[in-house]
Order: sequence, then C-alpha cells, then structure tokens
Amino acid sequence: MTTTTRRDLPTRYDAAAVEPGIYDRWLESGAFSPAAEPPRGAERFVITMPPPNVTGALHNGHAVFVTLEDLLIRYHRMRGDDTLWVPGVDHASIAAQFVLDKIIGEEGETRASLGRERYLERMWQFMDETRGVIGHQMRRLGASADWSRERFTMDAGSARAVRVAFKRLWDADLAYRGEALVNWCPRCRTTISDLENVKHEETGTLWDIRYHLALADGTPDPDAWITVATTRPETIFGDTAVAVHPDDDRCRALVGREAILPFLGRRLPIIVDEHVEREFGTGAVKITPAHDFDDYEVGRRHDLPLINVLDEDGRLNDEAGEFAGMDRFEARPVIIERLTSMGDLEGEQPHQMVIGRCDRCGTAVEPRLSIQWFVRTGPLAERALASVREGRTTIIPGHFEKVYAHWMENIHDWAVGRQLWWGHRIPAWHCPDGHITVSDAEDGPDACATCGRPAAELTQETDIFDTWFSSGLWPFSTLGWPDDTPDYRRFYPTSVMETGYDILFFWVARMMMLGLFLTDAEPFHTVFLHGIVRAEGGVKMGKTKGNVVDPLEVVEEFGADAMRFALVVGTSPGSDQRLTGAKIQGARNFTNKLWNAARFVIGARPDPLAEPDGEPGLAERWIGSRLADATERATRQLDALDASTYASGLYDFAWSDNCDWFLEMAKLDLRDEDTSDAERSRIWWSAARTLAATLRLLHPIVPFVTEEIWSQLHALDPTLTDGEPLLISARWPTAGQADATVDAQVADLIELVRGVRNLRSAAGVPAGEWIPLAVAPADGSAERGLDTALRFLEPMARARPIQLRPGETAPAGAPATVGGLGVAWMERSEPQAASGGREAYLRQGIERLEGLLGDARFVERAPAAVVQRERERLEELRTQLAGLTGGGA
RNA sequence: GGGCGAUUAGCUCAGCUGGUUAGAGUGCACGGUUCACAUCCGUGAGGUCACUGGUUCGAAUCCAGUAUCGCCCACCA
Repeated sequence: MTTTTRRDLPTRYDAAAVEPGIYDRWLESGAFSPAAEPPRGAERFVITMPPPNVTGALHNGHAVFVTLEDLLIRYHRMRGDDTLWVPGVDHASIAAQFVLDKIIGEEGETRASLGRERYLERMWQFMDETRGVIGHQMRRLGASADWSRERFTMDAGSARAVRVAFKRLWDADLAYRGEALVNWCPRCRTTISDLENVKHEETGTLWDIRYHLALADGTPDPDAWITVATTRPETIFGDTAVAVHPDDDRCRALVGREAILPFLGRRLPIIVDEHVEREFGTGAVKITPAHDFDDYEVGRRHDLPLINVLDEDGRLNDEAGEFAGMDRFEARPVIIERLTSMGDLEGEQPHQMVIGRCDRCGTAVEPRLSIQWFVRTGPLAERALASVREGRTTIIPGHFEKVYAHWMENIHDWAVGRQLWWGHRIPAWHCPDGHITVSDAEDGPDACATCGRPAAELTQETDIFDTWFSSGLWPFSTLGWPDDTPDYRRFYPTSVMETGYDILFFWVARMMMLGLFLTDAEPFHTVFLHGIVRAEGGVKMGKTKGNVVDPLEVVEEFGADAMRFALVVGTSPGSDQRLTGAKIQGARNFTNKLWNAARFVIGARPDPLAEPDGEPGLAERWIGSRLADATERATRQLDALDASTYASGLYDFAWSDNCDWFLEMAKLDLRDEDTSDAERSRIWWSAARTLAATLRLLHPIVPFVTEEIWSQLHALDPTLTDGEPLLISARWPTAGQADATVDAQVADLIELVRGVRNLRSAAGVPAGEWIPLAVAPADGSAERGLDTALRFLEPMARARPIQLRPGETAPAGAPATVGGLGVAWMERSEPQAASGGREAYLRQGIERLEGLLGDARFVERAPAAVVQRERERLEELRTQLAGLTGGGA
C-alpha cells in the first residue's frame, strides 16, 4: 500500500495487510533500542513488564499489557526520553512441567521413566520449540520492545542473579531451612505457596465418628465414647489427640482421660484448647498435627507428636495400617464403611466447606509436613511496605495500596522450595555431617563452609526455586545485576511496572521485597495495575462458554490498532472491562476514519501548490486552537498514565472537531472558485499540518495506521513530517495556545448550524432542498460574527438565501431556532411550529433560574460569582426566548 | 468473619476537589447515492444517577445506613 500513488489510495484501510510491513520497518530502523548514549538532559523512562509464561499463547491479558506498555513507551520515546522496554519470558516451572508431562505422556513416557537429566533435556528442546511464539504474537500487536535485550528467566544471567540473591538472603539470615507444614499438591508432587493454593467453596460431608474411651487397662470401653467430627476421615491415622473447649460442660468430664483411635488402637489424650468451637459439630475435634494447619498449631501448644500418613502421591503410607497404599480418596469410603459396620459412625451430613485446590491442576491440596526452604519475609515486607506508605512507590489505582499493605502486614514466610525439576536449583550443598553451604559460584562451593569437607563429598540440594523467585528479580536481573553494568547504571531503577492486579502478591510484592533488599532501591516508582478482560455481561471468558475474544483473531480481522484502541478506551486502572465485538468494530471504524481523512487531505492538495498567503481564516484559527487544547490534554493525560481519557479525547478531536467541522469548513473554501491560489494553499497547509500533528498524538495508541499515513505524507511533502520518514521516531508535538474567542465563535456557529438542521429535520424538509432563512443577530458583535459565519452556515445548513434582519424576532408560527449568534427562522409558516422544543427548553430554564435567584438563601450564601453567573444566564435565556417568540416571554 | 470495589440511557462506560436543564460510543427510530469515508453523513427518542436518611443556598458527586453484584484476604474440623 505504501507504493500506491497518492490520488488513488483505497477507500478502506486494510490493517491486516499493512501492519506486518510497518512493524518490519520499525525493527529495521532500530527505533526500539535506546541510543548508545542517553540523549543529553533526557529523562529516563523504563518499563518493567510481566514476562509471560514461556509455554503460553497470547491472550487478552497479554494484549492489555502490551497495549498499555507500548503506548507509554512510544509516548516517552517521542518525548525524547531515554526509554527502555526489556521483553522476555518466564520459565514458569510448574506450568511448564504440567504441559511437558502431558506431551511426554502422549509419547508414552513419564517424568519418572525419563529421570531428571533426560527430562530436563527434553524440556530445553521443548523451550526451543515454544520460546519464540509469545514474542512473535506480541510483535503482531505492535510491541516496540527492545528485542535485542530479550531475556528469559532461565538464561545464564537470571541463573546468576538467582544464586547471588539467595546467597545474600542466606548470609543475612533471611533464608532458612526447616520443618514445617506446607501445601502439597499430590499431582504436581511439589510444595506450592499459599497463593497457588486456591480456595473453593464446595459441599462435602461431615462425619461424626465415635472414639471409644480407654478403660484402665487401655482397652476401649464399648459403652463410652467421645464423638468427633471430620470432613477428612482418612487423616485419622495421624490423630494424636482429641480436643474440646475448656468451657464445654458436655465434654469437660472427659478431659484427662484417653480415647482409642479406631483401627490402630492408639491412645489419644483428651485435651482442652481454645481453638475448638463449641457450637460446631460435636464440640470435640480430632487433632492431626501433620495434616492440618490449625491442628499443627494445637499440636505445638500441647507438644503432641506429628505423624505423617500420606506419601507424595497422596496415598496412605504405612502409618495407616491395613489401609496403607490406598489413595486418600479411595480410602475414605472404605474407612466410613468399616466404621459403620463397627457401629462407630454416629452420623453424616452434607457440609459447606472451603477446600484448597492447586492453582495449576485443580487437585485437592494436602497440608504436609516436610523440610522446606523459606525466605524470612518479615524484615523484607516491612521495608516494602514503607516504600509505598511513604510514597516512593505509588500504586495506581490508589486503593490497591491498602490491599498491598494488608497483605504485607500479615505476610507468612515464603516457602520458596519446589520439588520440581524445571527451574533454578537452590544453590545449597549438603555435607554428610548435615552442614549446609550456600554458594553463589556457578560450580558450587569448594568445601563445606562449616567443616571443610571437600566439594566432592557435598551434594547439591535437589529442590528448585518457586518461579516467582526469579521473576521477583526481573527488573534488575534483566539489566545485568548483580554486575554493575552500563545498562544497570543507566536504566535502574525502572519507572513504571505495569501488570494485572491478579499478580500483585505473586509478583509485585516479591519484586518490591527483593528489589529493596538486593539493590537498595525501589525497583520502580509506579505500579500500574490493569483489570481483567471479561466478556459481554461481565462474565469471565472461557472456552466452554464460547465467549472468548481471541486477540490474534481480532488482529487478523480488524487490525492491531483496533484491538489496542478497544482495550484502552472506556477502561480505568484496576477495573475489569468488558470487551465486545461492537467496541472492536467501533475502534476499527475509527482507524478507517483516520485513513479517509488523510485520503481527503492528500487528495485535496492544490496542484500546483502556490505560495501560501493571507491571514488564517476562522476555520484555520479554530482548528489550531482545538489542536492546542487536544495536545495539552493528551500530554497531561499520558503523563498521568490516563490512557483511556487520552484515547477518547483524541477520538473526539480527530473525528468530531477535525473531520466533522474543520475539514467540512475547509472543504468549502478549497472548492470555492473565488478562493485565491494563495489562500487555498494556506488552508491546505493548515489541514495537512493538523493531520500530521494528529498522527503524532495518536501514534502511541494506534501506531500502525498513523505510521502508514505518515509515510504517505512524507512521500507527498517531507516538510509535513519535518523530514522524518518514520513516525515512531518523530517528536511529540508541543501545545500551542488555545484561543477562547475563536473557540466561542465557532461554537456559536455550530450551534446555529445544528439548530437549523434540526428545524429542517423536524419540519420534514427533504435533505437536498434549499430553504430560505432569516437571521436576527443577537447584538452588534453577533452581527459581525455572522458576517463570517454565513459563509459556512449557508452550505452547512443548506439554507439559501439567508437574510440578515437586525432587530426582528421570529414571526409566530415560523420554525425558529436561537443561539449565541441570534435567532434564525425559516421563511415559511408551519401548522405546528418546529421550534416548540427549543422554546420549552428555554422556558424551563428560565423558570428554574427565576426560582433559584428568587431564593434569598441562595443569593446570600452562594459565592457571588455563582450568583452572578446564574443572573447572566437568566438574562441570556430571556433574550433568546424573546427573539424566538417575538417578545412574548 | 474481615476488607475492597461497583451500582449513571437497552448495552459498554465518562462525569476531577459539590455549582448550567447529567455526557460519549454503541444499539434503536427517521432522513440521506453532493466528487475522504455507508467501517459514512444528518436529526431524534431514551436516564427519579440502586435505595433511605443526613450535611449544604445547592448532591450523581460529600457523610451514614440498606440492598444487590463482583473481587481479595481469613485456621471453624
């Protein structure tokens, strides 16, 4: 399309056909990378982006962040800032293994059959196949990230950063290893964090089970028991006590006695603990310290033994006696059946409960006792909290600062170890004597730090890190940290971190904590959180619901610009948004409108082009003023990260101000035979320059269509583009001075044109028919204004002839309209005057204002300026009504 | 059980620190083959700003409460 000659550009802008070529030109130009040296005096603007999962495909969440971040980086690039946007992907250990396990499953293999080494080889092979996919899709959306700096959280730089980071935490006593109850996913066979353990409301069953009391000889008393309630009968093998509430009269007598555990015959002390809710269940609780977080605490208070009864696959282990080897859910009904036949099942009822499921695979999570690696979050969180409290990092929208604070204040230590293979191995080495040596050296330590045993006798920890540990280092590890590289010095700390609010805790909080500790700086000064994209009606998009908007399909059909525009307009930070087909189409229509406005301007160039001359006319001065206003607002809004208002403001400017009014007015002069060549040339330059400025302003949000038009303008006349062939490298415009007087003049003209069009429509005048019109100017200045305005009023309202009748009022029965310039009426009588609506509007306004100004309290207490303004308005309405009705107010 | 957010036109959303008779897009109705664009142009209808109180000369806007929806956090087996 770029080779098309300017006078036969297609009437429709074909985004999908043009966009890839434009992206290639950007790439070739090197515009995405910062200059070798920062421009002198330039401000720094660096984006921290959320690296997508390497195995994923582009979805709406990505489309949102790419759009917002690209919009910001393009704006700042045009401002001449020293900009950088480092792209990359995350290795997503648990998600990647989940995907690969499926793939090798189809090949008849399992993780176990391959073994760690071959499994990881296979994973790297898989990475080679998928690594580029998401990047290509981001490019299709126009992401102007610096691909030459692309990073991966499993690359060597990240690996080094992870080792150094952990070593520093360890040395500062902010990392430790210890036994604790953790969330265990039996399917993924790993620990998961609290955040990955997603709670679901589900209906289960609450069983009441009799534990017989022990007789003096330790045998169960067939006639005496204590009844406990449980939703997980398979955990009874790990019971080490029964607890009742200290104030519970029903059970108090039993305290100090012992109960006998069914099947195993273990003797369980009956203890008291405040944790028991007397009103719930039977009032007695079986205590299973190794498989329940509450019970774990109770066990600690009472020094109870911990018995682990599950293996890593969620099967009962040898502690479960005859049930050993059964899956926990298989065992459950069998246990219940056995208890029933023993007469020890007292009851069962459906029960609403909250169950934790693995975020990745949906398997019910089991609390499990194990030795784990932890990061001590207390001191880290304190600092991260202070940064936000004291405003060194700002979260947008503001109310998320409270959410962030609440989480930071109640934070638990972070279980960072994962019993997976794909990820960064924890850089800790065990020596046969049980000492631990943490090393940041790539080849590990030379010897045990405690006893000096040589490296050969040490074995490396097999646990790997939680994925979020390496992504928590992203803002600085991607810039070369821990080395003091030129990039790190030049671009760190970063400016804006933009991501979805759903990973505020997972990622943002961790970057804050790790960043502050490791780099002694806030990793970014602004956290910008966007919302989730939903389908029509506010429901979540889902494949089963068939309401998924696929960003790539949208891009193919409507263009990346349309997708970007639709994702930004009508949204606000942190709020979920609905994305509908109508919205995307509307955005596409806008790109087409821009294209056609450009087609008009390009095609309207006078040939030959004379030397422009003469004073700028009303239309030119007006659009100049509007452009100044639009530029000022766009700049202010983008500085405030208000992308939605920026986009909709320019939509209005480009479509309404520029196309509907300015170009229509300019068209009249351009086509008028009486217009001199010099004037025509002057007007054309005004239109062309306005278009060029509009392209600059719109480029951040719709980069492709603006770039395409820019190249047409550049080919037409390079002075329009300041000789800059690529818009992406052009400068952001500086706002001129808005002119309130000319704004008001044209506003009055528009009001009059609309009023007359309204009359025509209401009176049923055929669209093509010329109507005679009479206009009575409101006053002397309006009369002078009308001199200029008539030139536009006539063709725009299709009114001819127009007679000026100073001092007259509209005759009764004539369809009339009134505005700032005066009264206009059709020179004919209608049985039902079409001016009724306007008249009623005026009368209502007058009535309201008379009431307001007649109220002594208002006149006394409201600010004088407000009272004065209302008085003037009342006068104006009265005058207008008088003109409209011949003084019959 | 805590906390946060939302509730404005059929739909999707604006409405900043209170001040014209509450706006836009889309949808709807009517009218348009004038040489940029029918992915367009023009005109119009359509809202007790969830509800109840309060503060104020004045409330969609501020305060309190209620309702409905959504989300986050949380150890009732």
